[in-house]
Amino acid sequence: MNATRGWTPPQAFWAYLEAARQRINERAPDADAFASELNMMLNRASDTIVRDFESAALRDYDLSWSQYRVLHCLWLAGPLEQREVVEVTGMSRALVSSTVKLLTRKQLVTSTCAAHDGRVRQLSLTEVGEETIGRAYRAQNAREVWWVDTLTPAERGILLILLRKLTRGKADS
Amino acid sequence: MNATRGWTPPQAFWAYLEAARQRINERAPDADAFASELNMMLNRASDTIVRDFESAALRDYDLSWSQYRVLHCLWLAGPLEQREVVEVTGMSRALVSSTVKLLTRKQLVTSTCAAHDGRVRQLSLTEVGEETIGRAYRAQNAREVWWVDTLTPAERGILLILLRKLTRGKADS
DNA sequence: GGTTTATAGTCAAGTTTTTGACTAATGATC
DNA sequence: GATCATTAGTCAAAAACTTGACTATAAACC
Repeated sequence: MNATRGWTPPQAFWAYLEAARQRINERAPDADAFASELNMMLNRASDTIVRDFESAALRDYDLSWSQYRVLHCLWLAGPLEQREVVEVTGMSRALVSSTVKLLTRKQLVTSTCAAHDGRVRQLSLTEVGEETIGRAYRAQNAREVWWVDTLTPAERGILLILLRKLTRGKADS
Repeated sequence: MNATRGWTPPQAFWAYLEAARQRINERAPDADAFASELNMMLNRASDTIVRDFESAALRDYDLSWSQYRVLHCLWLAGPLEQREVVEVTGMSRALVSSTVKLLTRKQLVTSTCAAHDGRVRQLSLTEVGEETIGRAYRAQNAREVWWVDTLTPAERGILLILLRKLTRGKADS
């Protein structure tokens, strides 16, 4: 169905998208078909890319997507409190908790009680953890570059701005 | 931390994104930090929105995201073969299989053997299924509209084009 | 200083999703 | 028309993730 590398959504997907727009207008004329299409496209893009990351880059390092996310933010933002990892990654408290437990067992992360507050846990990378995420990131980045290279630099910039605006616009009013 | 409706990524996330760009340049100067940022943003947007859909719209109809996707495509593209559902939704064969089993148990979908090929299963919505997805879609669409409304119509158009280009560009060469 | 409230994290149970091995029907080849 | 390869689907085990209830510490208030 598809090559080991190169990937494209099946023809059927594009045809479906096309058809959907029209069918929505018939079956739910009051709805905003365009908004639906945008969302389908957004989810599809994100899903596809993450799945590719997992199989093409992260698999070799035995990291799941959440494990990668946690390591990645510890790598880039230095030692962090666990609650900060929750905020930064957008993962749920419980998921971070269990992911950290796993990473600790794997000796990639250490978790100690914070001095200033008995509730919070301070997380850091071990040396092996540092090593691992460093190499995994490079593999991952190669994939990221591969994905993005069909867009011109200008287009990439615009895409980033629009995605930012999409999520940031939702002020809590 | 956040209101029941309105939502915004925590301050920490934006700060992190900012910091990440610089730190990547220090720690992996050969990497493309911009590609990483784009991907983080894409995943974050998609995740957040899907999570909102699940909790704000689909919960009331007792539908998981995959159940919704299957019903949705049957609704819009008429009766489909199971393998077509796989292509159209981008879900794995196994996941479609088990989701269909569930939807069948819930009496929302019927699955029969196709006449022309003993391997394939023909899926259709039951009357209740049709009813359910119709109502669920309206709830979902209201959310979709809410999300998208911070973008101008022109911006929405551009975003769609860029997302298309991002995934479609990956021809299997 | 005792009570209430909020925050950080954990845990167990359930659900969802992936993985890989399997069955069965079809198509291709000789 | 036997053999081999493909395709569609299923299944069971494992992994990933969510949910909601729970513990413990800290902060706020009186």
